[in-house]
Amino acid sequence: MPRLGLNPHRLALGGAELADEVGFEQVTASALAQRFGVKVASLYSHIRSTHELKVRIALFALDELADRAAEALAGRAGKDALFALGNVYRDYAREHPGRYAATHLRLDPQTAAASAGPRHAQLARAVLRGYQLDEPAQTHAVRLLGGVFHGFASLELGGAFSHSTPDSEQSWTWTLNALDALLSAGPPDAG
Amino acid sequence: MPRLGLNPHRLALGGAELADEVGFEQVTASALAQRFGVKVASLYSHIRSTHELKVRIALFALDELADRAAEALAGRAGKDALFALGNVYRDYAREHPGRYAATHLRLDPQTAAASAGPRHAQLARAVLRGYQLDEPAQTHAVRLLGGVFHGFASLELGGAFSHSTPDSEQSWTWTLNALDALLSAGPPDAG
DNA sequence: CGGCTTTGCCTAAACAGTTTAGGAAAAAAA
DNA sequence: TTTTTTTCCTAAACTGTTTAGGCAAAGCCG
Repeated sequence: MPRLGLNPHRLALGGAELADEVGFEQVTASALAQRFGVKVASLYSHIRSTHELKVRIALFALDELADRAAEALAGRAGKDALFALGNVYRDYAREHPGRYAATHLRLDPQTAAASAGPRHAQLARAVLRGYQLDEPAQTHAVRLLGGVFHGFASLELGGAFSHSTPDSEQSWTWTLNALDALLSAGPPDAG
Repeated sequence: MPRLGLNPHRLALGGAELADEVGFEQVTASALAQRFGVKVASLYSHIRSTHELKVRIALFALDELADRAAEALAGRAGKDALFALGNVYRDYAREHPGRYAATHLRLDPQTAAASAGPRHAQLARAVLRGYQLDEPAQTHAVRLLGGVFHGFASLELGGAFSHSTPDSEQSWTWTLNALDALLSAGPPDAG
């Protein structure tokens, strides 16, 4: 029996592909072992538990997504950057639904801090530099952006907007325009 | 052995409570049977599968949430209604994290159509009546609202905003004010 | 190359959750 | 009371997780 040379990273990669095919929830050690043509127990030489496997998939996806976002943002500012960042998230969710779902796995604080999570926040802040927002407002806006991107992608992925007009593409563009207008108009702090 | 008089609805209710205690993912037939002091196999007289159990919990939560939203919206309009609706979702997510997670279970189209889902869309439309939006824009706005509420509650629940200043309460208020300002300003259709 | 260590994958088995089949007794209907 | 239905039970098959221990391939050293 020739060896495959498995390792934690390769398992995470295979797990990510598997997640895109069958859904993140359905990623099991059994299925992954089958995918590699290996017995289940063999995986446990490389990972401690299926939970660790899922965490590794999440970290990988978070990283990949941050890379894409950073690349998309290079050389862009203002509205252009806002649209680019939004589209990176939405496109990733549609292209890699399993990995996208993985990015929402709850991580314990230390793991989260060491993940690409903070990088995502930094990227959002970079986009917001194009709009004149003072400090508390900028943090609020980071959260708003996170909420809108996550919420929209998540609902769209769940099919909440399918089979109804106008199509979600138009709602997405409308939403990005709305965010741009909102941020341009400055903080709406007055009740 | 006296009978408990279990039925699908009672199981869904118990499942909802269990979900709030241990998380929606951790709701299993075994755990629920233990909770009722009954053997696992007994549950299968009332439900076909654990998936059906989860669907029933989701439908129950969706219904309960729509009821709360409808009650909160009664006698309110405009910004007042917007804040009320947003707070219902956020409060429900914080008060009943397991049930809230259940509301995001993917339902097959027929089940979704028969659920309280459409009622939620109706409630969002009712809020938006307070703002002058023409038809395509109103649908976009329904989706934006859904995205923001869902995204914010979801991220907040995941602890994404905890342990950082300003606290998420302020970001939430800021976000609601921003949405109100945005909707009041009319459709930002021009690029 | 031949022997030593390390490592990767194996078999085997314990454990937990799901699901079905068939039985006994409580509750309801006659 | 007798009959029927319903509710819960025991038992067992099946899938996925996880650990223990073994054998052989890969890597290292003379």
